[in-house]
Amino acid sequence: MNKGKTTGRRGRPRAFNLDEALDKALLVFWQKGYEGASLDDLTRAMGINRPSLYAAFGNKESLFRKALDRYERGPSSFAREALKEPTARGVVELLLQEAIKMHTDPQTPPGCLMVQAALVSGEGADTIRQELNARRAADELGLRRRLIRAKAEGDLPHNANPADLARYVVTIMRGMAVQAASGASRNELRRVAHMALRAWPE
Amino acid sequence: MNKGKTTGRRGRPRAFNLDEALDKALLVFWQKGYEGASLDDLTRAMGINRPSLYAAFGNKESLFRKALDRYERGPSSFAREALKEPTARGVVELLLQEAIKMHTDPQTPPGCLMVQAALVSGEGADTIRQELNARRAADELGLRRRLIRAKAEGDLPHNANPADLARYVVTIMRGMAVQAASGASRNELRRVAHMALRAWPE
DNA sequence: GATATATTATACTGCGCAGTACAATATGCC
DNA sequence: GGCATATTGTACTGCGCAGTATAATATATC
Repeated sequence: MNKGKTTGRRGRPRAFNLDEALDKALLVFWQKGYEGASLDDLTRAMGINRPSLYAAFGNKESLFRKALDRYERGPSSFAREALKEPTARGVVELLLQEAIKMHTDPQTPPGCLMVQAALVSGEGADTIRQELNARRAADELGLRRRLIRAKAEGDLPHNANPADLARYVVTIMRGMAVQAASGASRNELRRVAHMALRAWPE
Repeated sequence: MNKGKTTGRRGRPRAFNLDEALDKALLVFWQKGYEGASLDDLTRAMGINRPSLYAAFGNKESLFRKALDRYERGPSSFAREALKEPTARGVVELLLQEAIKMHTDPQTPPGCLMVQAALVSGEGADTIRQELNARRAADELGLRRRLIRAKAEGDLPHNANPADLARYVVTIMRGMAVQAASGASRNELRRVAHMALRAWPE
């Protein structure tokens, strides 16, 4: 079957690409949530069978964490990238704009994996729920630190409160994720972002 | 066992109170979501056994809808009540204030049932997910109509857009629900509401 | 007291779930 | 070619799930 090429590895070669399969799994988790995604759903979407999944990614929880890492490095990478903008206002504008793009990208399920994968859960998914809580909190912390720096740089007025501002912006983003999951359009969310920025400290 | 009282109904009398049991079921759905709440969880919390639950409330989906109705008439009744405030600004202030109270009430699970019960789901809960989407949309529509009326009454400036404003306020509330489910405190959410109101059209 | 009726308690059913045993297969190495 | 090794395909396991059959029990009606 192998037409002369060599893989450099012993044993039967893997018949699928790890990252492509992980991307498919990510889409399933994104659409159905952690508990709602069954192993049948996952293997069907990934185009592989169960033993291959377990050999390559471990159990369901381990697969989900790998998908989550890939989410943060892929579709959600804007959340880190936006912090590099030169001004606080620029950071937040880009954050909202890119979040809206992601939430309404027709190539991926609506909404945000980190919000909808396990906002609540039964006992079986409790550790996943906590992991998502922690990652969302880390996002907020990253923005808060960026805004603290901005204030120190004189990029925010003296009466501005970086913690409050970061919490406000993140709350808007979470709300947009819910609205997107409910079917809100890109334009509708853009108008929300525009409204939200009216609260910007001057 | 019956000490001389009569129920007026034939057959063995029900040994539990319908509304009290429904309240307990509501709390379980609120905390674990629709799919995450098992019938064992529900019957244990309600203090009844399965056949009693099925006789009184129908199946799991029917029980959930009854719990949802009770949620809207109880903990979430502020959403309709607030629309009665005399001014648009008063409506929104009360809406945010009462939402925060509910999201962080120590007597009930954090967050909002309508957001976290089934933001996404497997195939089995698809109708529930859609029902929640529809009810959330109805909430937004109610606020939009109230703000349209406010504008007609001269209670909002001519450049204000009721649809945009309603969508913005609802997005904030959804975001607060996510933040509350993640452990945000009442004070933190109050500060978010304060920030949010800075965007109010003048 | 006898009967009809409604609720309760226990135990069951069938199914979908996550995870796995096992044999077949495809490669590298010698 | 022959062996070691890794992946694949099929079929299985045990468990938790929603829903139910059945019998016992507590009431109203006669």
